[in-house]
Amino acid sequence: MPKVGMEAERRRSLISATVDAIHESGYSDVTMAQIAKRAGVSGGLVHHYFGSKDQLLAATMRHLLNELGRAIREGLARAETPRERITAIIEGNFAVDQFRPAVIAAWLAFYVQSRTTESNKRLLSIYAARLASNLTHNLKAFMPRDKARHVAEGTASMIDGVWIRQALSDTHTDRQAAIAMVEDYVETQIAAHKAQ
Amino acid sequence: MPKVGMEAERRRSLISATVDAIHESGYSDVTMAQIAKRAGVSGGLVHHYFGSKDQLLAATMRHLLNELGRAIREGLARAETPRERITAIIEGNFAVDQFRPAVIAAWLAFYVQSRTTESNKRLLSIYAARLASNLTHNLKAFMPRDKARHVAEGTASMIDGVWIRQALSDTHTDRQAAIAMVEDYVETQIAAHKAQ
Amino acid sequence: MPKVGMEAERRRSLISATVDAIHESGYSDVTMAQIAKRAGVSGGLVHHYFGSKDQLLAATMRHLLNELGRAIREGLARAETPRERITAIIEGNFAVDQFRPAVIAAWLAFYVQSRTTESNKRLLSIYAARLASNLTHNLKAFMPRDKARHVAEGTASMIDGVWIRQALSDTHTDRQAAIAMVEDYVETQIAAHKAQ
Amino acid sequence: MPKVGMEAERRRSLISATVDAIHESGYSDVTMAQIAKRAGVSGGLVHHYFGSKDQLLAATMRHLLNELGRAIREGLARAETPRERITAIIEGNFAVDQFRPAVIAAWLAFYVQSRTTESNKRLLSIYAARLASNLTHNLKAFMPRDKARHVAEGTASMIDGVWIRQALSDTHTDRQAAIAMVEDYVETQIAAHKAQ
DNA sequence: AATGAATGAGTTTTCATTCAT
DNA sequence: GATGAATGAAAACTCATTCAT
Repeated sequence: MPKVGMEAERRRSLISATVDAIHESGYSDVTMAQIAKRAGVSGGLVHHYFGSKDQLLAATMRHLLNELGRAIREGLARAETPRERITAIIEGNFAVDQFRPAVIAAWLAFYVQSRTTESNKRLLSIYAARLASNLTHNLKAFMPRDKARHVAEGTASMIDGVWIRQALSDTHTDRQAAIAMVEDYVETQIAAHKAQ
Repeated sequence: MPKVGMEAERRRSLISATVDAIHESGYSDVTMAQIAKRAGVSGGLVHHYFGSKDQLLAATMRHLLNELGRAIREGLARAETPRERITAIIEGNFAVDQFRPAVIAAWLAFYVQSRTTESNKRLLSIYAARLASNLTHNLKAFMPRDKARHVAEGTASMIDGVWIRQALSDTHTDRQAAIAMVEDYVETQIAAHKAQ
Repeated sequence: MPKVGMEAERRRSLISATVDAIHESGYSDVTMAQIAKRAGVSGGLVHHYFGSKDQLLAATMRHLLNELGRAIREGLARAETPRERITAIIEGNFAVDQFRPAVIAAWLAFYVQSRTTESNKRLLSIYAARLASNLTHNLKAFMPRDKARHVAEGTASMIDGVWIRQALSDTHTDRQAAIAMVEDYVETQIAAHKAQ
Repeated sequence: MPKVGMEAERRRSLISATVDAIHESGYSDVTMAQIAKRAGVSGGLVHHYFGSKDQLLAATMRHLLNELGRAIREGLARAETPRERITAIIEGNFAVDQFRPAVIAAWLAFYVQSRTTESNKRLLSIYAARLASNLTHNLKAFMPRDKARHVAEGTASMIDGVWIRQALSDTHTDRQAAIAMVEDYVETQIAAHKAQ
């Protein structure tokens, strides 16, 4: 009797190996052989589970998106006020698991890759729309709809900017500083509106 | 007819073809044949002028960096106050030539690629350091050194964030909105400090 | 419940799956996995019963030859005159079981494959020799030995030709028309000889 | 300046190598490497000229069909009576170039392969329809339309049957015997009709 | 006996690079 | 300088076969 659940475990470990391989070599230089070796399996097995390189990469991206969505949802579940919800969204974007160098690197690679890959693009735009709507909704507690929409866009830009700079930085990633940077943006915008 | 300048022209047109090819297919799918075809020359000629694909890509990235540097320098030359210089730096980052979709896409590709390519990384970090130092220096006219450094980092993050989002957006690029977003960040930060 | 006969049944069902798989995908595209799936068993089992793909294919071809031989022998057993025996041979070649599209397709595939596979070739040439000798012997009742040998060769050619055309035709296979075509050839040849 | 006309020559030599390789190893065992070696070029070049293995095989089949069509057309051009035209069609099917062992083997392989390959099937059915119509038309000079159609089908079957048997025979191919066999069929049928 | 996970050898395919013309 | 034919190394992919369970 073959090991039940082996498939899920293998898929997980191959996706993890893919993330690490992208971190090490960059998206455009990753090979199936490299991923297989990292996962400690034969090259053939990767095809057995994912069918093709493209499908493995797509599955990896979906996995990263799901993890990110989960992190944000968990934070939101604990938040009670709009302000707390904004913080939850920001912190969710820099959740511990998401903010490991390898994950950041892979994220960024997929993010950029999605420009030319239709299916990736679709996945990302769903996530982006949800983020924008979520932020806008909670910012409306502090400012009019138009301004809220604008600040939401600024917050999303800041998150992406902090992220990309972390991906490229040599220094150890710093969650707290990343979160503080975005929070500062939001806080200042809210304060600026109150002051008017 | 003298052939002087022919070489420079060929190199320029090949670099331009490279930028367009990256825009169309993404960094990891670009081939030499594609670039040659786009430039209307034979595959062999690309090697004749650049030696290798890596060198062509490196030259393309250097070109983009130079253009960006030039745009910023030109703006700075016309600016007279610290506040104007900050605006010049921001606007330089979204100069017309820089903000065509193909250039944005290529920029982003190199930006991300630089994570795993040492020579690219070096080029970028020089530029990044100059940007940070420039912004910090001018922000010190409005706030203490530590705060200025922090806001400079925020400004750079915001620039990167706006940029990456433009690269992925379907909508026509909008220089003015991009500039306004970053200017708003800076303005709000300066105002927030004044208010304290 | 005794498992006696289980093995024979499994082998039969795997051979049948092989015939169908060849019909569907063509000889050169058939895979073990496909055959196993069709037979509703695991890939490993096919090897357990047949040892290798080559052996499975060889067994399938032997099976087809045996069935054909049996069909002809049964017809011959009921025939009483030379003319009836000729008809029995022809009809045996288009016996109901032999003339299903999948069987025709598999037959043809093996037939052609035998050109480069020594073991297949041997099997076929035994059958071909028996067919030629059988036809010749019975035709000698109507014409001299040399002429009979010649007509036997023509009959065999006509049988093969009708068969290959059925394999490629889209239309539903038509036993009666196939038989009539070959019978007509034989009849006309016999008549032509008588007329001389 | 590169050699003009090199491409046509290369394509011809690769198609010829493909025919020979199929003859040697059989359709299902032919590899690109084998073909390339036979043609004395690198494996990459085959892809350069044909794009893929499938396309090379398709081009080879088209070539064989064209050659056959040309042989028949040339014969028909010299024929003056219906009877001569029938002979021309038959002889064209066994023209010298067509009747080399390697060509016969490749023909047969494609013929059978076409059962599962839609594009091949289309090519063949066009040829088959033209053959049937051509034969029927000329046979009508000797018998009523229905009978002519029937004898045309028999002639085509006989041609195919003789061909497949030649492909599998060890003995040196014998054009004259092949032609005589089909001619005999036609002649006997015409005579049989007259006698009625 | 039976499974199907896993392997690895073999094949197609891609593409940067070279080179004769 | 310029071409594009040709190469060959590296990559993806396929699949018969093995083997632990």
